[in-house]
Amino acid sequence: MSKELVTREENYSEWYNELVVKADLAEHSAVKGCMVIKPYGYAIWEKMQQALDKMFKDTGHVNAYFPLFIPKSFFSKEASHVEGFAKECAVVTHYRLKTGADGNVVVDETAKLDEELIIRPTSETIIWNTYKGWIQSYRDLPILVNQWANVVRWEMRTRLFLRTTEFLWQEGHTAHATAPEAIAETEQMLEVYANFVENYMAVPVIKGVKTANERFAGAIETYCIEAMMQDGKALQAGTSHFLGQNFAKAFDVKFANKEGKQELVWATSWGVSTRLIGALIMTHSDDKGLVLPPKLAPFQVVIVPIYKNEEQLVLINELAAKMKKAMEAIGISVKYDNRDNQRPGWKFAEYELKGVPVRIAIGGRDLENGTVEVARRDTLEKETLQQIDLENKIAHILEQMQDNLYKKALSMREAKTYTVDTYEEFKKILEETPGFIMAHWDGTPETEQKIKEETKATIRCIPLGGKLEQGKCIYSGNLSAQRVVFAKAY
RNA sequence: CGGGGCGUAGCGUAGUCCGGUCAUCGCGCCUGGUUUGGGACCAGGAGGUCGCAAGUUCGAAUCUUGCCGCCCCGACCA
Repeated sequence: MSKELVTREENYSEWYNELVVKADLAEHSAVKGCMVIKPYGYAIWEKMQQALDKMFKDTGHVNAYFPLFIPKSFFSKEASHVEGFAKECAVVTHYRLKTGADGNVVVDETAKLDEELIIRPTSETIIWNTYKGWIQSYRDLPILVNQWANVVRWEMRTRLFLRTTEFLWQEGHTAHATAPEAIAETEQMLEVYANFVENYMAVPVIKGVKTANERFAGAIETYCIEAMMQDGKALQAGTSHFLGQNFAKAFDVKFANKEGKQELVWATSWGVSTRLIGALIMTHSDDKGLVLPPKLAPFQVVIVPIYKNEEQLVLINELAAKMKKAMEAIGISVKYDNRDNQRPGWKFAEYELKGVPVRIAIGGRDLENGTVEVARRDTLEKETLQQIDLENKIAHILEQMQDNLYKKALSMREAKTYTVDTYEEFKKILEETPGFIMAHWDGTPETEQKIKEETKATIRCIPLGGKLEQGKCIYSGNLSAQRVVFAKAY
């Protein structure tokens, strides 16, 4: 299979796939559309998990785990939910294999399940079936549970990290006594996601709500954060759904209020997935490879020794160990790579590909001068620093990098965000300089659908807190109260 | 499931139109030596049912048919 490394300007997805493979992040496994997450890629996911999990706990949530298998009957209880997911479900029908007449392993037809099991594409149904048994009184509410899990969605077309058949995610499922409380929870979790993506991933997002067309199957309102990738396409980075009483109705989950009356429970669900790794790569990477924000890098600093002989290496080992200890004491993660089977130049290139934020090189020169060479991944700049107080200097650089990456991504987004008032202009921009387009829309699903069919652009979201502004729909000319965000999306 | 492209060593590839010392080159790997401040160099070496199967032919990586797999585009998709 011939595949060339091409620039992102020419063909972003080619470039991206190459990069992922070259970055040792993942490779396609024998299972179509699934991915192998290699240790370094998984380490990034673990950093994300740690940060998110702490934020969930800080907002009063706890973790739990529910079954992978969902009985088909559960799944069909909420009408729009089943409609939304029916076409992408993996179904388990049998529970045993046997050796066939020709010696091959075959499915044992006598071991057919009475009721098929769906491999969860999302867990609302099985969780609400469980909640039914947990909730009797208002005193049992709220339930604020999160689950870290894998899910399977049998998409017709997959794309590494962004839309894989199996992916890892977290899904929060909460139950509340009142609608305002559930809505507040939905909005709170959107804030948590926005906070995480902007402050940890250094990826700016637009917070908004989805239009009816783009809403989650079974939700009353879907809140989302939308990010822009370097090619100007939009990527939905996280969603938080207000589910109303839809699932409570479907699973008959009621509670006795203070007056002793039975009421249906209000629900929310929210999730982010390994898609975020894709967002991270596609936002910050350059032609040398990944660029990881310090807060999510598996290790923030790598120390590479440069030596001419064994005696020198011994001295450098000693110095590096001291530096590593000093940095770790103030919370910086450090890897010291004194492998003898790769040369320094090779290591430099390797760690740039892996996106390690800061590289420290120590050589004979430095031993004499009391210096080190410090290189930062975002700007690719190198400078020689005195060893004295190095750990605090590095800490400062890491902070700067985190900030700088966000600002760079933000100015990229701003440069590719357009405000247009005519459909002609709208189409021209999509064609020539893809990005976010702020335009008026008449609020009807029909108009949105037509625009999608004609241009492939969808409404990414109706921004929250956007300024209200009277205008006319670019397509129909009808009145509109607010501009919405249009873009082509992944 | 439609439209296009591709399948040659661990990876990337040349050769296919026009059948015959064509199995090419680079990276990687192994051994020895010299090296080490930006992906080292020299010498030697290992590694391939040319996706699979059938057919045409004296002879097939090359032509024909069927199958399998992968990639891109579309349909699909929070």
